[in-house]
Amino acid sequence: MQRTAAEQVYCDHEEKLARYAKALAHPIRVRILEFLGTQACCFTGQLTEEIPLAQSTISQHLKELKEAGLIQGDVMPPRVKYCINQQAMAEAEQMFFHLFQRLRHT
Amino acid sequence: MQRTAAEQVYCDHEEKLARYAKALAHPIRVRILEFLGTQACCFTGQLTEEIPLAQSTISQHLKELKEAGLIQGDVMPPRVKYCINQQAMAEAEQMFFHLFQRLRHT
DNA sequence: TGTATTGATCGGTAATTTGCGATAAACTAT
DNA sequence: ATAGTTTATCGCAAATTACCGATCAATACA
Repeated sequence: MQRTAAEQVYCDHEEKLARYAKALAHPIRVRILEFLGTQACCFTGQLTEEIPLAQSTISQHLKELKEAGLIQGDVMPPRVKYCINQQAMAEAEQMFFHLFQRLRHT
Repeated sequence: MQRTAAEQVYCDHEEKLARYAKALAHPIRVRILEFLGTQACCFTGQLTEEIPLAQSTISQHLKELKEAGLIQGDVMPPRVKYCINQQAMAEAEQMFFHLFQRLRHT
């Protein structure tokens, strides 16, 4: 992306939906979410056991999900408890649902 | 991604969902789909009028969507008519829906 | 005060993505 | 054959993403 000025190319909802989609656009992040779906919450350590990638890599993907708003992390030293952000997730679901709805049948 | 061998890290459905999500992970592609949703079908040229980006850029995003399976292009020389691939779209919707369902409430 | 634990962050490399202009390809029409 | 139309593809630069090992920060505990 090398667009500098105005930046008025897309609608808010297009940017927002794309943002959520991007958060889901890697299998490891899908898996993290699914794991959270079975656990209510989890610590980073559980994920590093579940997923055969470096701890730093997993931490980075958690950051991605957090920055997209889909999860939140509560610091419980020395650990961090991650949970799904139900509100953001509901919003994402709504947005996806509406998109698909508009695309159906045409 | 610099993983070379076995590649048995993720489940098929995780990869597939991530693949669909990636296709939706850019506002221009969301917009293209939305436009298709109002038009049933369209030619590339209509999109280059709708969207203030270079023709080559739009063509590339169409390719992205096509490679993800979400749209298909029928060549009608010298133009190409793009339509939503309803079957793939339905599959994507299903997968997203199930994911969100599993994440709800926890 | 030291030691252990947990997880974020840094620094680096490789790969991928995004954007553009220019050009090629596939036709139609003249 | 030539010219025009439409769209894909190429080649490039810049930005971003993905991954890792190493290190730092925060806290608990001995």
